[in-house]
Amino acid sequence: MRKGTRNLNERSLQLLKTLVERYISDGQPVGSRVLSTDSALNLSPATIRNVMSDLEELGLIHSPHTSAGRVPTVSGYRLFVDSLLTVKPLETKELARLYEGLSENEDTGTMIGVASRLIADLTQMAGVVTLPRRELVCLRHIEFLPLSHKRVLVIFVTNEQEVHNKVIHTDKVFGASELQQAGAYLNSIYCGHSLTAVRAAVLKELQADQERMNQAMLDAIKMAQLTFESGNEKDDYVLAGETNLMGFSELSDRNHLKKLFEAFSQKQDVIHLLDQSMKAEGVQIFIGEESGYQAFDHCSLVTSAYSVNDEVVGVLGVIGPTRMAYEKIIPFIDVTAKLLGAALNPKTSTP
Amino acid sequence: MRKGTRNLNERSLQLLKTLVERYISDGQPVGSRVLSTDSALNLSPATIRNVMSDLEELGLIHSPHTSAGRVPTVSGYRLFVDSLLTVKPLETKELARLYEGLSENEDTGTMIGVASRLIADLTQMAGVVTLPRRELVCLRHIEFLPLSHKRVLVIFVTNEQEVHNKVIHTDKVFGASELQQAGAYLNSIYCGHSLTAVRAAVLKELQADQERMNQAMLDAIKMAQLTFESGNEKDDYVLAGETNLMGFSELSDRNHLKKLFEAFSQKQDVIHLLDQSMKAEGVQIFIGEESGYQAFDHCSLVTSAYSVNDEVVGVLGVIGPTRMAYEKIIPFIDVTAKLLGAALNPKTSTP
DNA sequence: AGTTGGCACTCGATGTAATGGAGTGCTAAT
DNA sequence: ATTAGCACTCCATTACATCGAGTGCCAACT
Repeated sequence: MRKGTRNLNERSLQLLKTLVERYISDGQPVGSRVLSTDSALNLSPATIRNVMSDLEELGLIHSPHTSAGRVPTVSGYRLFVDSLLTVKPLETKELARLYEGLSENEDTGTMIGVASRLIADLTQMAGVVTLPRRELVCLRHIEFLPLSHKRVLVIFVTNEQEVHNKVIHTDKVFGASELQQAGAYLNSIYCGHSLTAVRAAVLKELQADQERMNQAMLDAIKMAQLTFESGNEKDDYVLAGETNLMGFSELSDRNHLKKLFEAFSQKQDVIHLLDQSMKAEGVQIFIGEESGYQAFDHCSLVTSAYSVNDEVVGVLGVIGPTRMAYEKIIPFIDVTAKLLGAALNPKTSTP
Repeated sequence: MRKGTRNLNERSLQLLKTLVERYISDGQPVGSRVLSTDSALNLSPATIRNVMSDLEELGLIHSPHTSAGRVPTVSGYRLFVDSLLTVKPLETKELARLYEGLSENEDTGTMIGVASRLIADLTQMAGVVTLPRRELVCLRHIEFLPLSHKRVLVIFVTNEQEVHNKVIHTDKVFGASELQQAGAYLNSIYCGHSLTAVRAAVLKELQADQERMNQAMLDAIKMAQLTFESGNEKDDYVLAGETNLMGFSELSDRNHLKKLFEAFSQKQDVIHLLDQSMKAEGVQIFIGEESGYQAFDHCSLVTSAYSVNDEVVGVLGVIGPTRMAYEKIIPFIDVTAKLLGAALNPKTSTP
């Protein structure tokens, strides 16, 4: 209780900061001696031991065993990244690589791949980028082909050249020529509109008085509805550099590593996590168990949403050990997200 | 030299066989004592030691250190799988799972996924299946859309519902309607033919007297040629259960594991290796360094080509530690390949 | 009251034997 | 050709001593 009164004054925070910094750079539990010389404050190891004892009581640091130094806990890291950390500007070399790689010229898919690769290479950890949400792409061409059993294959092209396809189930059997007409009709009225707009328009048509439409038009609209109904956008992401994670000693436990890679291949958990950070502005950080997924217990995830035309369309991030250089990673992810957003901006991408 | 005369008689082979079997099941170097009791031959450990000494001289087995038992070398495994091994019939439970999973009803892509998943789950190792060669799929629909800069987006559908797309570069600029006509023309003459046939026909047309064709037809043919020219079939494969490999103690070395997973994500080496085994009939086995790729030094690969309509179209296989139960894996892969081939057979897949 | 030096104590890490056992190679006997 | 016997090697395990880093606490100092 005595100690409670002096919890977390300026000095303790300063010491926590140097401790975390030191641990991040060395990977070794840090003791009172090094902290004494490392921190600018001129304090004896004994004093520092008192402070550390307080910090430990608060759950910010913790000792692996009696005669070892201290290591930050998750809360310690959290406090560090939230209020202590001083971000370092991006190195010009890294910035150059990012610019070079993300100067827009390829199609969306490749850009996403390039981005995750760049993140992985420059951070030496795993890079992840979600595919952009489909809502804000615009319809360029749509077409239907008959399959057996009242099923229809829909092929549609968005933006410049991204081809998607889907099988829909219709109430009746259509012939090839009927389907072709339907496609032509839809193309004539919806081409150039965003998928969100198309979806809205289709719904409106269906609810409106259908008297003025002939059967063929109605059929076409119905098929469009089936095609663009929500729920078909399987969120997905591109991962790169997973193998970089195998080098880290903190992930040396075979079981942890296995869990992590299983999560990667099942994708589900990762998608959930990324989805969460899509809602927030700016850089988001999940440290260790904070993510809520066992697989990421010993990992941290630094993410940022990226936007095209001021609208958030996806997330990118880096996955690495809890002990990572946040002060460099945070600005890095921030910049990468902005550059990717810019690169994907359709205004400038059509030469 | 004395010993040279009795190299590899029936008895030595028998002993090598039991040694390999024992090592595969236990994972421990096997000594003369256990071999004496394990083998049906009634021989004293001393005799067995003599034989083992011979086998070691021949490079078939080897001792990790003086006072340990023997372990098969790559050549030892090779001899074992080539001439000693007695295959075990598939367990009915496994067979049932395979039948259940591979009763054809889905599209090719999913079937491939199911197959690799089944291999991984049933063997507890990594399953790999190449996508079927495009040659023997048949063309169902083709269509062209204009892009900027003399580029054209080709969309074509094969078999029932597999959609592919490609960007080709043309000599001149085409309008949307010209392209539509070209598509219609090609559809009318090539629909229902295999891609190989289409390619051949297109080439023939180009070489033949072109007088009887009008310009539009010629343009269409040229575009078809660009679309189907060889070299565009990016071979690819589907991998499942990589994480199973992290459990094996023989792959415990972090570096080996990293190399292996890097090979998986770069795909190139794996594709090469699988391509090789596509040429051979029946089950193929690469043991340890035999593959020639460092990443697979401590792994074995058991593969079999799979065929549709008696034509080889792809390969599937399992990747695991050198010490795997070949006598079970070999028939397993054999059967799986046959079932997958049958499942993909288009004759039976159109209800 | 906060700070500090001193000191006993804990505990991992490292090093050194000692011991036991599994397995071999060799030799001589069968 | 086979085998029993035996000396030998080498790994694995255990026990034990030592070292040093780091702590916690107390008494002294400012």
